[in-house]
Amino acid sequence: MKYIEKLRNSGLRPTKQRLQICEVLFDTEKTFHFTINDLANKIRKQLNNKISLATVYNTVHAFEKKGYLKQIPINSNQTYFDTNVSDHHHFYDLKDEKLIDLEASEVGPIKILKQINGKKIKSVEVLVKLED
Amino acid sequence: MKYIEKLRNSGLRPTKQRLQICEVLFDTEKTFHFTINDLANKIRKQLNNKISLATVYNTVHAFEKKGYLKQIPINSNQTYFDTNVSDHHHFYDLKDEKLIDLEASEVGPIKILKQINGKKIKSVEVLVKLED
DNA sequence: CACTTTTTTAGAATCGTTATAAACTAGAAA
DNA sequence: TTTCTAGTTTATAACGATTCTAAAAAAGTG
Repeated sequence: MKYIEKLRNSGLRPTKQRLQICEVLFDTEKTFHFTINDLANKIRKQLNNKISLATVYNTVHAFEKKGYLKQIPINSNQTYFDTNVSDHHHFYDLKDEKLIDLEASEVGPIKILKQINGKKIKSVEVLVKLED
Repeated sequence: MKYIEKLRNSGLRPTKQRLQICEVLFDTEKTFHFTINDLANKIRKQLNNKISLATVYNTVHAFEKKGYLKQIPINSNQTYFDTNVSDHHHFYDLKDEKLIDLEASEVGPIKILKQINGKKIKSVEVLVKLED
């Protein structure tokens, strides 16, 4: 398994559940956006496997902390995650409530002209809301 | 009362509660960020007044729909609103969990170089995360 | 005042997320 | 292997923000 080492190197034990979640998250051609519920359903369907919702929460948060997933800053009742951890942005289609990636290269360079006392910029994220 | 007309013109009846909420929200020198709970507490303290939490929710949503308030897209368990409805952006201090305004003029022009089929851009919002 | 519609309200319901504590598992050491 | 320990999984309870409900109150109209 290609994920065993990756997990070990992160200080995460490669458990059956984590490896399965890795498969669903990272064994895909394209990156994608998901909520915890989306993911739990996908695992159950795709792997015909019951997995505790608590484990999905735990794992997603562990992976996020390690930088394998990103949270998408958006107002919704559910939290959205992204398997695309590269520097990029999002469209949000207000009508269909769907997210679409917007690569950093598809946005002109962003200059932040204001500084905050002892703080450093960790990330700059753009959300473009779409309407019909 | 200066807000009576404003409310009437929006098709909202100028009730005692709405006028009081207007006072707390808009009778300030500076704009500010708040959650529903922040606001409810502020009203109770500042106006020595009990007001139903449900009314605060109703009113804030009504005001948002009318464009007197903006929701701030950020991941938090609570929804943040802004009395600053001008085109602007935000810093988010990850450590202190505080929001700071970032005026549009303090960000270089943002060019969105990707188009989505039949959709129009409604807004472009930047979130700058800060760390120490 | 009489009447209709909107609004407020307390409390219940909902639902995403987190906490709990017991059972289980991985890894290491003997 | 066997034993041990810390890390993990799990079902379920708890939590908390938000929404719903339905009845009472207030606003607007004639």
